[in-house]
Amino acid sequence: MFESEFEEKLFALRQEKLKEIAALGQQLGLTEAEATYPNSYPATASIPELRERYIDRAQPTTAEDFAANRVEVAIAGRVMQIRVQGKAGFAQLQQGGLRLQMYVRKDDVGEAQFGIYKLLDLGDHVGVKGYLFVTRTGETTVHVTELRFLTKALLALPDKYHGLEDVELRYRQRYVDLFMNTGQSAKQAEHGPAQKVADDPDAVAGVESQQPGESQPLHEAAPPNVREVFVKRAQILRALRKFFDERGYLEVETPMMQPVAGGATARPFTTHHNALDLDLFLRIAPELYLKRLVVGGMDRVYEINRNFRNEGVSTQHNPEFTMLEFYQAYANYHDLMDLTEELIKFVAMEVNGSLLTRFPIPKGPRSGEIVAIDLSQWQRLSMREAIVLFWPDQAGQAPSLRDFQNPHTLLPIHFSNGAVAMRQHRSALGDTQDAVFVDPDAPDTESSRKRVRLANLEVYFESVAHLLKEGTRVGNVISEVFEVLAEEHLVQPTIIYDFPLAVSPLSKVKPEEPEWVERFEFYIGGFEVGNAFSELNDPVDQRRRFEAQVAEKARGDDEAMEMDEDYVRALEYGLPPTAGEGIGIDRLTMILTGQRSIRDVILFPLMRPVAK
RNA sequence: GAGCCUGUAGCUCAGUCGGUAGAGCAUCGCCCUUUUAAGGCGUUGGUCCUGGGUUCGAGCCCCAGCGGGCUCACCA
Repeated sequence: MFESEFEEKLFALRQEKLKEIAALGQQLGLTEAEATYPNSYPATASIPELRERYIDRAQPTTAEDFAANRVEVAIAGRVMQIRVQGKAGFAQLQQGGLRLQMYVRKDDVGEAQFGIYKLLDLGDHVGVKGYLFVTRTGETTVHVTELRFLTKALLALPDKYHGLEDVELRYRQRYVDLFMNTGQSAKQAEHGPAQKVADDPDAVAGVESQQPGESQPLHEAAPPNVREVFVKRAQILRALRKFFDERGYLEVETPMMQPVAGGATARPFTTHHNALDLDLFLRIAPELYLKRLVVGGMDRVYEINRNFRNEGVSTQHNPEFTMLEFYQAYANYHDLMDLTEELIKFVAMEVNGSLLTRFPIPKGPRSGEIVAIDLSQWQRLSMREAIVLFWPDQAGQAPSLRDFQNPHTLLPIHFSNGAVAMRQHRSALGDTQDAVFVDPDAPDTESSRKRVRLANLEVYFESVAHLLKEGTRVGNVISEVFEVLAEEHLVQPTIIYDFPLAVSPLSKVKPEEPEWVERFEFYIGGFEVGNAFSELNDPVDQRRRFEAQVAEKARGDDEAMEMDEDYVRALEYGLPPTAGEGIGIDRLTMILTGQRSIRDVILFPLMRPVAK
């Protein structure tokens, strides 16, 4: 039960204090329960409300104003600081992430209540009645006329200056993190929230980077304002709903437990229904159910809820994550491109009041670098254009768009030549080793990193050339090449459109290019945030694609899709031309709140339980 | 799943060459009726992540394991 002897002793000591508080309460005519764990407190206003009305404004109410027109208040909050001064004293109460100071004098409240004040510990909850005044040092404060004890903290609060910084404890005991890291600690006020700054000197260069002078040394950085992040997360959800509600979309809820886990390629979690003796899967996407609803005549639907994928955990992946999916009948992917830009801009304005956001890039060679992202400027590139555009400088002549029309013959030439060019470039740098033997753990200097990268890319290009010539899984290879070459560059908002058919079993093909589908993903901050397409609505084609997926699965791809007979049947009744999109809400929240890890935008991220 | 980093008081952290376990805050006691990381004097608090090994002697060196962070892989 207790983590240490220290905690056990403290717990016992504070139980003793509760008894003393009960005794003092008796003098005030309170029962033991009323004195120690009362049921309520009739506050007249919250601390944030009072601060907004009298303090946090251009012209705060002055000492003279308060003296002329006494403002009586009753507030409640958690005690975060105590400064006793003999027969008087101060304390800071925190509510809603903000603090208000109270001032108690024995002369004003009497023996019993002052006794209660002296028994207060950091973390206790109290309610006070009094009037506002301004102290000598200029802090607006409640001059207490009546003090009520509300709840005792039986455990010790973390360091009042640093707050709770241990990342593991912050995630495991979010309830402590939430009241400690509200931006109110002295350290947070001095240093601002933690942001890892690029340790790579050349990574800080460039127009969009922050100026070096803005860098915060890592050891001085305070934890983020956790409360603010989650308040913003709620604002993001509200803004999304507002956006879709205003446009006639209906919010729906579809099954989280599904007999067939469809709509995406991912490994599912399995569970079991006892009464029906039925194996079920936690959904990996709501997609197939939402499109059933469009068949049912719900022309515009959206759902915001959890998806579950039994995959790895990283700074961009949590096994359960929140997804927005929406579908619009009689629209195609071009309509959704426009809608996406509008949506992201709308949400950013609602939440931040700005289309600029500072974001630490979470992965890739620029990992940790803080960039200013301009959500008003969107670039649109086809996947093929992106590969051409981000073809490495040292990899020779980039393919042309026309080369993609002959992916088995023209395209492999560029990858083979690219591998040769990179090898030459590398040996010009003095690296004569065979690429595969380049040690990835070589000293971590800029030039060694470049060589390793070049060498790995060289091997990769050779294998791509080989795969393309063979002609198997060409679509998979192309989309993978896109991710390898382009993704890390897509820091500013970018729509990547037209995907290979092979990686898009639910998308409609482009009428003039049957190997490509009407699909786009959008990228911000160097990772994918959303995925959209014109929905495949030909049931015969859909059945064929499911069968191809089933064959993939049989070949060992355990992420390939399964046949969903009922979904095909729904399509047989007729899905109108429809476009749909999914947006990762956690990732969007990361971008709009400047958080580097998905765990910093999920209240209770998955953690391995502590071993007993 | 792999690599790197990391684990010392409730919290934030020191700990030199391998030689008795340290500081600040918090706790507890005393003083202090406008303080604000309040202050002053004193006090308590340790399975140095766990288990082995080396050594006269291990917080420190070695091996194994566990937790966490980061990077990579899978993936969104």
